[in-house]
Amino acid sequence: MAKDEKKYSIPTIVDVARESGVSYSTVSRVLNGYEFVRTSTREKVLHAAEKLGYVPNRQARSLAGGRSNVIGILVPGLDNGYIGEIVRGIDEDLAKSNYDLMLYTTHRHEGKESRYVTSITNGLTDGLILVVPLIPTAYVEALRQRNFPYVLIDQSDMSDKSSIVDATNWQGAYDGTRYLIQLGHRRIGFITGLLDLASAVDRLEGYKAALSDHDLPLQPEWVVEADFWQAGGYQAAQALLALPQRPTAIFASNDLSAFGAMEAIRDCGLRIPEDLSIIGFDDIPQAAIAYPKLTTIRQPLAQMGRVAAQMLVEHIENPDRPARRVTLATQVVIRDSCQPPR
Amino acid sequence: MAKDEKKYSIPTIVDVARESGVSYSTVSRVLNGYEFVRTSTREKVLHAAEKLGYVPNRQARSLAGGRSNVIGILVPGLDNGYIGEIVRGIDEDLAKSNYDLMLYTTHRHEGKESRYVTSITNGLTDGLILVVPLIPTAYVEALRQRNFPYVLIDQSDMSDKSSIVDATNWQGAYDGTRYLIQLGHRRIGFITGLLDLASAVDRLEGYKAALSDHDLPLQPEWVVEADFWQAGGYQAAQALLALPQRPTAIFASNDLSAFGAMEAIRDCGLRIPEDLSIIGFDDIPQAAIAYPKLTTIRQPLAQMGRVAAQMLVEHIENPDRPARRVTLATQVVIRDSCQPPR
DNA sequence: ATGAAAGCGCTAACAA
DNA sequence: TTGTTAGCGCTTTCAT
Repeated sequence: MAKDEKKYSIPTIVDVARESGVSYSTVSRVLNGYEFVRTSTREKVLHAAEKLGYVPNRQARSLAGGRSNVIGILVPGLDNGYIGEIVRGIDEDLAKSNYDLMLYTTHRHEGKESRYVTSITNGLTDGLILVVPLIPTAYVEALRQRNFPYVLIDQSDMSDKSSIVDATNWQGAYDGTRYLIQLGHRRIGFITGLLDLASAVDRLEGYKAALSDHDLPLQPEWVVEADFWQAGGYQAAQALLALPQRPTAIFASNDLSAFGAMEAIRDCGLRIPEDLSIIGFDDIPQAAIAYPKLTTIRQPLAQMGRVAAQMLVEHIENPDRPARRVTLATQVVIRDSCQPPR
Repeated sequence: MAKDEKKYSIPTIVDVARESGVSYSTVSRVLNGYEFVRTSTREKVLHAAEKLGYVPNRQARSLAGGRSNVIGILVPGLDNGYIGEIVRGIDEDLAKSNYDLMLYTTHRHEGKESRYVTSITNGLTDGLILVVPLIPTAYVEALRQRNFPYVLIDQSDMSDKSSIVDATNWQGAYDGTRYLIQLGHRRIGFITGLLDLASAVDRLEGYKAALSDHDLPLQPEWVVEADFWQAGGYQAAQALLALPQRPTAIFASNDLSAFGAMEAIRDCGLRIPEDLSIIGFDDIPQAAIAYPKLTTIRQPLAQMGRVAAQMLVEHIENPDRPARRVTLATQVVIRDSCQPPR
């Protein structure tokens, strides 16, 4: 179908060449910003292109060895608020550099991600941003060997062979815990994230370090393992609330599980923050909408996306630049869900 | 760069042909499911492809006149919860049909969307889903003329030349208003959406009709114009609350503005739902997280996405199928933000 | 049932 | 500074 219509309507580089009376490689040069073109020629070509409404054909361009001007982003799914913000940041930055965005979700291809990634990086995209939480060693390795530009978001891979953007997870948890301690809390429960993820572990460690630095004992039963999801937060909070020595504050490893915890707290007939303080992590948009507004540790998600996009474009345009890691600062955002214990 | 690496590592159809000892057009046939290929040949080829880890090159395929197996989705931005759900639905459905998803945001290309759309539909994608709220007449017309497959989401274009997926906006608003009336409310404020949008107008009309059907007067000052955003909802609610005859319930045209209104209500020292009931529209994920949980009119957003994806694939695979409109039912979701007036 | 060859729109040597 | 030409990987006639 599309094939036929193309002929009718969409002008190619050849049409532009004919219109402007030069060879079509000259048109290509002009369009690619090649330096040594006579100004008058350039103008003729540009004018003709404008007149004809020429738009480049990305696949032809990329097939011929040029850039596709598409970057891919591989995410687990869109259903957690967290990713949405990152994608937004990426898109914002890419708009400036005139790259298009191809969105891939991994949940569609359980098991054969590796082949999937090959397909993506096989000319369709110039670079790839991976927001997959688990370290995807297999294909990251493949990408590196092929020297295909990519950036990881929120990964702990310390090999410094990959470019990575992340946030200060440890410090954020430390700061949040300290904030609760300074409010006067002594019994602080902690709901972990999925401990397969480095970010979850780092947050837990930050919490522990803060307790220890303030000479508070670490009660093992105050740490309940969960999975970063709302339902998990609900259950974890229930466990915490059932404790004989109930915590006066709960630190949830992300906002989503904090919401679950808030629900559990209310279902117990307790008020937030009067009876129990709660703090989250991430600062997804919902955090400011929830009631009470959630005090949380802000990860600059959109900015992480923006930085990742910038780094990726750098890599694409300068393949030899070495990998680097950028760690953005988290920040305690004080809202209404915490107060001193009674 | 990518160019060089390709040679090293990524097998093409030619490699598969060599490996299996047939011509590469035969390989192409097998890969495209062409019927008349000897079974033994097919197996040889498939086996070789598998062994080599062959993945098709989408641009080459599409350049040569085949399908790209990519569908594009054009959205205003990712920052409203609403779109995210739709995209999720689309992605879910597309996973089944093995199409990839290209995400385009319009805010990047103010003014020259038309050319942008040309670029997208110029072979890069096999079809396009448009979630742009304002009717994009210019390029929709262009798409139709080129017979390029597309589906609109949430558009009112009644020409029945375009395939459209939407929801029962009028009915939803009617039902919601009736629900409030049945709770006993007589003074019901209404916060509109951006009235340039048909969905906003439909919702307003549904509200009016419900009042009228129940012999309630329509007080002009109870209808405050807003824009579907949280800040707008806040202001609109303020206006409503300042009225001498304050409404006992507020219908917000979408959840986001309902959240804004809730904030304003609380800032006035009023409680929800004890002092004032509020109902939203959309049922974005935040609605169930907010406190009190928001009673709202559910639009099946993810399902709208799924249906749109299905329709689009149908159109791609059968270009002659006539356009059609699918309107999905809305539904009152009763949570905790409404109660009878005191 | 299979092979040979043309060509999709473009970039990038190589000439001129 | 510009034109000529050879592919990029694939689909699709047209032969065989």
